[in-house]
Amino acid sequence: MFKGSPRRISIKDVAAAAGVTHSTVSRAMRHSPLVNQETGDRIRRIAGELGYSASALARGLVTNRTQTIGVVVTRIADPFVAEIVSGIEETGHHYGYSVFLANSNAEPEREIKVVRSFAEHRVDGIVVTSSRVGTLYLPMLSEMHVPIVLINNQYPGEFVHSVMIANAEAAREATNHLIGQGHRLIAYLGDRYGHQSDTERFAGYRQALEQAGLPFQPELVSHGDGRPAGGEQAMRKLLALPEPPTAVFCYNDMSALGAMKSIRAAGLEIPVDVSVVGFDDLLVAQYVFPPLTTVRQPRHQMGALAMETLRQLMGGEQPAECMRLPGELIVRESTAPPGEATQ
Amino acid sequence: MFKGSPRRISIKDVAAAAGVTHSTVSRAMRHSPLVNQETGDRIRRIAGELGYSASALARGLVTNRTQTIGVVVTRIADPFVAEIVSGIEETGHHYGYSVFLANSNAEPEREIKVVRSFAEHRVDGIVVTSSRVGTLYLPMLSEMHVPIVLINNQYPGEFVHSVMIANAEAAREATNHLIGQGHRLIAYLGDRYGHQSDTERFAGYRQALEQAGLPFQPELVSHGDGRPAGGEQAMRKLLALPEPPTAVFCYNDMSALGAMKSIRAAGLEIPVDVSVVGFDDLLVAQYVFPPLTTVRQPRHQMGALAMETLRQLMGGEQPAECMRLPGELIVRESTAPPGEATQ
DNA sequence: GGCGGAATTGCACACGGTTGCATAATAATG
DNA sequence: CATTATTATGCAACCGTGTGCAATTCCGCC
Repeated sequence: MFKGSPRRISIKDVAAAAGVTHSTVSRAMRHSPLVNQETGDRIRRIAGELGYSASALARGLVTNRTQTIGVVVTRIADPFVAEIVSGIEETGHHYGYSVFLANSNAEPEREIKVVRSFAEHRVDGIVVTSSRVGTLYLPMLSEMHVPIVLINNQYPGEFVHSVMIANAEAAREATNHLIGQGHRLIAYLGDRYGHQSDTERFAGYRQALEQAGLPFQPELVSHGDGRPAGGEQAMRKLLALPEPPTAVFCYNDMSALGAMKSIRAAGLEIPVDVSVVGFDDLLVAQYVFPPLTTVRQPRHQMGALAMETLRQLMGGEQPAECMRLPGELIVRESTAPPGEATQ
Repeated sequence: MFKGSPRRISIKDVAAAAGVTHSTVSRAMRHSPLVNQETGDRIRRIAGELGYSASALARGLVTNRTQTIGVVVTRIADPFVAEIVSGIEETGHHYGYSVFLANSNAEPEREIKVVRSFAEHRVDGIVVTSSRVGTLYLPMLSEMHVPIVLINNQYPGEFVHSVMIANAEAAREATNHLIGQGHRLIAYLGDRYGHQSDTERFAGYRQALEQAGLPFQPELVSHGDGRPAGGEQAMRKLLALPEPPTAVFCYNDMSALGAMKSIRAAGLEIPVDVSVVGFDDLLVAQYVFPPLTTVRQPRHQMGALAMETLRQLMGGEQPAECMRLPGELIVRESTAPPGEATQ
């Protein structure tokens, strides 16, 4: 075992071993038609024997393309995000791109640090999921000259592309489902204020009420934090109303989990006393008790589409700026007409 | 909007603007003591104004270090894996490393492709989680001269470092929990054959039986596939026995979910008729009904430790080769003495 | 005033590839 | 056989940084 590794074998070593110039080796490795068939085969064989591995660094330096993209997420461990990343990675790999992954923890300054690091590594493109600080990208974006695609975070500017779920439509459908079951007191349990997807889902909820001729009651709106704890607390407030709701549409499944806990803690039964609808269709939605009615987001597909869009941008094409994917209402047993158990 | 971006501004542009050589700029940017204080400040200011971003490619080319690591996982979307990656990324970021993430889908040939790509990008180190093809790394490893750390997959060779959970001990504790509740017919619902962690957990299960003086009954062992579907099927077999078990220790939470479904489908109640123990403590374990007794794996910490170990290796240190982390038994309501409900 | 040394900065090469252009060898053509 | 077209290879410059060594300037000191 040596101190100081014996230096990687480079293109020149292969050239020397094959008795040609490194230019020829370079061409041979990329199967250029400029190099003689036999010579090429021989060079590639020798390269294989020597364990030659081309340096993406050197190549990127001259070609100005690294075959690399950066992905920024709020939390990798978030099951919602993980599936999206999976979609990105899969189609990225398909096109020959390697992906840098970085957490932002929803901290703006970390997010900027991360994007800067991506820039130094000369990524060919960037995908940002569920960013809360989209605004901060504008200056860096113009500096970087790198295509960016946002997921679930439309940036209200030009030259920024985004993939989103059709929040309003899905929320309307979910609310209609409850209305159709005969609920009249339907609550909305949202995320923190100001998030675009929360705003849109809330809008869909109101639209559904309006179309059904039901009055909108502001006291039936409560805000959590997108996680079980917040949902739990927000639900407590709703249950404390003089006239509590018989159904609640939650911003996401995580909030719904908390809501369910609160409902049960109040001695009430789901769905007999309160029906619950979530959003996302996380794995847990199928296994929670009772199984949760929710809106499925095509997360994998969203990631794939984002990567597809990015590839088009990197290839100089001009894809649509804002792409909306439909959600799908999955009816399970957490919803039923008021006063009834699921049949 | 121009065709062909106007070329990134490089170190030389900064040098020209500051009226110095690029060498001086290089030193200034790295805060070298060799450069005059004022000159350094001025250069950095100008660099900032020009939007200069150092090329990690060029730097890596000459320094032979990229401040980059590669992470290979079977499935990013696997909630178990996602949390590990989060731990890796977090401490990696702390040390200034960017991480390449890639799926292997448990396909050996894809896994090799991925590692080869990492090699071309000249990563400083590699972490592999839950690989089923660890053996294949040996040749590539020697070629690459890059430190590798395995998670949950001890490689029976030299110079390979790994971070694992103490499977046998944890399995023993879980089984003891059931024995302590008075169960005598305890089944083991495993993963596919041949996986190391399955083997170890099975060993812990047997040890516990033996220490308690209970007979080992081969018919009480059934194998799934680590996912709900497999667990469901394996549990069906166990319930079809003339003398079915009153408790089952499952390889992981996913299998346990399937097992619970089977139990309920058979018209039995958990834990009154059958107690269930899982492994992993996924989020879903808290929210499934009844809440699942399981072994918590410190996933985030495992990722962090792997990265820490990698950093030591990259720094030329010699950390321990195989590090075992203890699991923690989390008792919830899916386990109770035979015939009893949870109190 | 000459001299030694410290503090700065410049020079030039290296890293490992890609690529336009020149060149040599070979084949096709008149 | 001379000329031209074609094919295969070499030459050399370049991408953007880091760094050892030389060179310059400035001081303090004898």
